[in-house]
Amino acid sequence: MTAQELSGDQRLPIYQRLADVLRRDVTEGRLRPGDRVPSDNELSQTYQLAPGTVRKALDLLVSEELFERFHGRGTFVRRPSFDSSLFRFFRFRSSDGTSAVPEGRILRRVTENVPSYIARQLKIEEGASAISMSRLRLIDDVPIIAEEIWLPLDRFEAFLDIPTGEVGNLLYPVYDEACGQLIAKAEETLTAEAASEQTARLLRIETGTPVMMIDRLAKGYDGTPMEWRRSRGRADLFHYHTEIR
Amino acid sequence: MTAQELSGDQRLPIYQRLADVLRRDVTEGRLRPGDRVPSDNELSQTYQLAPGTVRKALDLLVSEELFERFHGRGTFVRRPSFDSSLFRFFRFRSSDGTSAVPEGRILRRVTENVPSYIARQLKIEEGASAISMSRLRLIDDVPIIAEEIWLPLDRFEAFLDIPTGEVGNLLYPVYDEACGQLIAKAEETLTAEAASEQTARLLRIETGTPVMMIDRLAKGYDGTPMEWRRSRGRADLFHYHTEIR
DNA sequence: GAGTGGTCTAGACCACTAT
DNA sequence: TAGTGGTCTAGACCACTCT
Repeated sequence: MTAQELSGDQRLPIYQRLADVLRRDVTEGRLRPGDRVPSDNELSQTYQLAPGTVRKALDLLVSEELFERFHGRGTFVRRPSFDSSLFRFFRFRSSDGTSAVPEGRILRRVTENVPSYIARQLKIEEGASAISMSRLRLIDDVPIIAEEIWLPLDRFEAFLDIPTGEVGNLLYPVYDEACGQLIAKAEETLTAEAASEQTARLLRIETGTPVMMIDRLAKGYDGTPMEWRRSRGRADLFHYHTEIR
Repeated sequence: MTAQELSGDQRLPIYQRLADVLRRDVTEGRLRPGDRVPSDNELSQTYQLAPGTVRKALDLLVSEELFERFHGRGTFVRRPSFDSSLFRFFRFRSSDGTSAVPEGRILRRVTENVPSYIARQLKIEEGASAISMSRLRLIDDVPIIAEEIWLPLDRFEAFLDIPTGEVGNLLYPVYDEACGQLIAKAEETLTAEAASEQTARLLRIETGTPVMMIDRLAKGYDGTPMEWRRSRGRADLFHYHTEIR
């Protein structure tokens, strides 16, 4: 590569502008998860920057958990492998003691008019048509979590062509392969409530016992809302741990 | 200050060792919350280091949220002002719309033999004597959270001399003033359960309705466990928000 | 051995804050 | 105006990985 100009607002620090360029390379698909990022040397040559400045930009992106660096190997776009993150909250152990991805069973998948609350979250038109799913997650055939999922129809139409029986235990890889939609991050909100009749039936617990409710809005690299999900799980299996300072 | 040697394992990077020295200055009380840390220049002179190395150590401590830096003013030891953090989880609004510190009422304060589970957490002897408190937190006279608190007797004996009526709405400043004990960080574990009779009475809700239970182990700068606390709050007021990547 | 990132130096210049 | 941190340069040397 030959020397290039750094785009963006010239008043911003150089390392910020370089980070912006690289961030955009990811959000716009020129760099994909797992890809190697040009080395410090290459970057300092193409943009005619001191190595320290390049390093500062990369350190920033590492701290954002967008990149990871490996001494002697290179810098790479981090794979967002956070499907386990919800389940980190639950004590998920198979009977053999190993922790595993719970089984996912799609119980229902239809296109429906999206409720206005969810439309607002997904930033689609109120009353527009969207994909609606019910899904049950089990370990050793014991139901742990019941999920309601909504997907915007325009991005995920191709998902409907895949028979529900052939969808594996993880949805996000399927979103990528079938629809070219990458999930990069998410926001979750956590509450507890008393189990409704329907939830109780699905989770095989008594109506009225406490369940944890986790709402997740999953987004792409550029922050576009992609999937809305409400998960309800047995509170007695739930424990969320956090450090505060 | 004159030139000094950096202590610690000589195989560690210099910036790590400098950070260790400064961290210890905080944990051992030579630098207290709000104090100004020596400037980059001073540090690079006293330890005979390049400014970039000093900066790297300080950046590290900033990223740990131990220090904060202000352009043109200096570097300071961060005040751990996280008493609000538990309550960040709850939708705490006064009737006038402003968010405020909830009122804290100590209902009971005695010395008792500490249960073994809590003794293990606080790293004190099983069956040793400790301070045990019940406390209620209210907003506009509405009870929101019921707390059980345990304190090691050796560190907090002086706390018993303060009449419960004179303890304000925040405990940690009192721990500091009365006992010289600074709380710097904490770990919390979050679960939901059905309200017991006693909890229901305190929170003025129905027995069996879901409550959030938050266990907190508060620690000093050096990680010494200081206070164990179990808080139970109305689940309908509770919502915890988090970002995942 | 070639290439990568990690540490460290020794400055320059700038922007912000206090007085 | 003096002192602070923020940015940036232009290297050197080292430790690690791959082949």
